[in-house]
Amino acid sequence: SNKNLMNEFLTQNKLQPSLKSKNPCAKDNMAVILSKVPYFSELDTDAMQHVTAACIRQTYEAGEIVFIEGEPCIGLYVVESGWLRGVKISSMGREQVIRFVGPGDAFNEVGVLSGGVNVVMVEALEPASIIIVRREVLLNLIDRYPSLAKCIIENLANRVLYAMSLVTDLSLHSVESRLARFLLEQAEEKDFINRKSWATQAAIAARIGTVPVVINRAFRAFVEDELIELERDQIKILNQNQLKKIADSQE
Amino acid sequence: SNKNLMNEFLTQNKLQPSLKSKNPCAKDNMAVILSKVPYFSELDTDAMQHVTAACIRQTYEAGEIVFIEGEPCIGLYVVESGWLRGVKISSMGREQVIRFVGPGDAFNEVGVLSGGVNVVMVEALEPASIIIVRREVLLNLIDRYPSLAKCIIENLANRVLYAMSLVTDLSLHSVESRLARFLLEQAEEKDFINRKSWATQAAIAARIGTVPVVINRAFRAFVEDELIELERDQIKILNQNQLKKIADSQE
DNA sequence: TGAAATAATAAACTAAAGTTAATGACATGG
DNA sequence: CCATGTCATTAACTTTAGTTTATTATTTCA
Repeated sequence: SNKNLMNEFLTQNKLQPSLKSKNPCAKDNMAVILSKVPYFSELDTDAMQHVTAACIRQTYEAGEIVFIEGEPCIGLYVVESGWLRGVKISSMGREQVIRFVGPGDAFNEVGVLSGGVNVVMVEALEPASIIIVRREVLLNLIDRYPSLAKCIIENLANRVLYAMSLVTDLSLHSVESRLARFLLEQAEEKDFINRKSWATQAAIAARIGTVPVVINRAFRAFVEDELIELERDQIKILNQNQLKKIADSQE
Repeated sequence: SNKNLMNEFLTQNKLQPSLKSKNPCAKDNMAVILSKVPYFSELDTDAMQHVTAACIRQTYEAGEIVFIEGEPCIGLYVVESGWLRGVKISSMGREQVIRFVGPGDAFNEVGVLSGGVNVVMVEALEPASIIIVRREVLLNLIDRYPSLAKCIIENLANRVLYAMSLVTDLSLHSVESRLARFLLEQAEEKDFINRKSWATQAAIAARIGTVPVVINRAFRAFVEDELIELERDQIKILNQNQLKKIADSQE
């Protein structure tokens, strides 16, 4: 499904709290985490041991850079705990967030599978722990496990789809429309969205492809029209229908 | 390489003229064309025969629609002759061209490999002939040929890369900057670009993510500043350095 | 708890992009 | 070869987005 590609960055963690607990260096713990990633879920025990043996675990503080764009890429990253963002930065310093990733998500597939170079900058948004599956190990696995190859193909196809949705969003829709779509996507049919502490208006602006003041204007307009209720840790959707109208009928 | 993903729509055909010649229904002719596509280039003769046996050839006039977005997707398309465009259309009628495809290019991989639904609308820009490799046939091939799977993985990864470059283009750069990048990309280090007859300013605007009048303004500004020379069938690059500056230092 | 830092809001302004409409140039086919 | 349609160009204008700066909440943590 396409759903796990969406930015569920405002929602709760997807892994049990127990996973981000004590003894962070145990290899068997790694196996538990990796097995929740679709790519590795069907590997046999032997293969999994081979993989975890070569894995690296690393932790980051909020604001720390995991890697920068253009660097040779070490491998595939799997989030154990915490949230991070993949971002492109222009020469003028403006940011476009490509994707937020959280517990259970994998990232940097594209770097590993295309030129071997990181294609975005990744930054921790809160204290985070990640596991790195080395490039050679992954490429080797792909050769030996056709089911893994199929899984990666499906995943990459969905990634193209997601990137294309970003393209049309940016090209074909106004800021208000983009924000409406974003909110509806986050809400997933629920009538509220839980906001992480780092999910500030500035963070949302970088994802939407604009700047904080502008996103604030759009938020205020929605509040004014009683489409949403805006709070620090939650956004309530008051009028889903009207939001949907704005989402796809505007510009 | 990433190069074959770029929109070489302004350049000459990549196949020999002989390929788009007489006897358009011969299956062996199909094999010749398919074997030029990276996906199928390493298939053995048996497999190739199996593939071509199930292939469909279709021709279109300029302006004809090959398929529309959201329809169930029949298969992978390979261009035999002519140029086409893949485009997203908003509810307000505005267009964003995702990609131009020409002889030797394959398209609709994403439709085939994700949900089985076409993800863009494809329209012929000139009389065109295409070959369809049915979805089931392709999926079957992937199972049986790991090298094909690897090839598809690499290709999809590059597609994500390309889509991401569209995202950053749209989000991080002004229209002038985008046009400059586009021209440099098309020129490929040469100092001129050949324009196909359908490569109008309107066509370029839809690719750049804006409207004809705006692209015209940008073109005029470049001509004014003697960065380019603009003609119906060719664009000369007069000042590559300045264009490069505009391409990445703006907004 | 209260000072400093971060985030949100507001207003006034600038700049970029999009719209409309009119005109000029070119190309194509009867 | 002229008439028609498409494409390119221009100008005047509107709208949207972005900038700057200031003020007001909110957090954070010393």
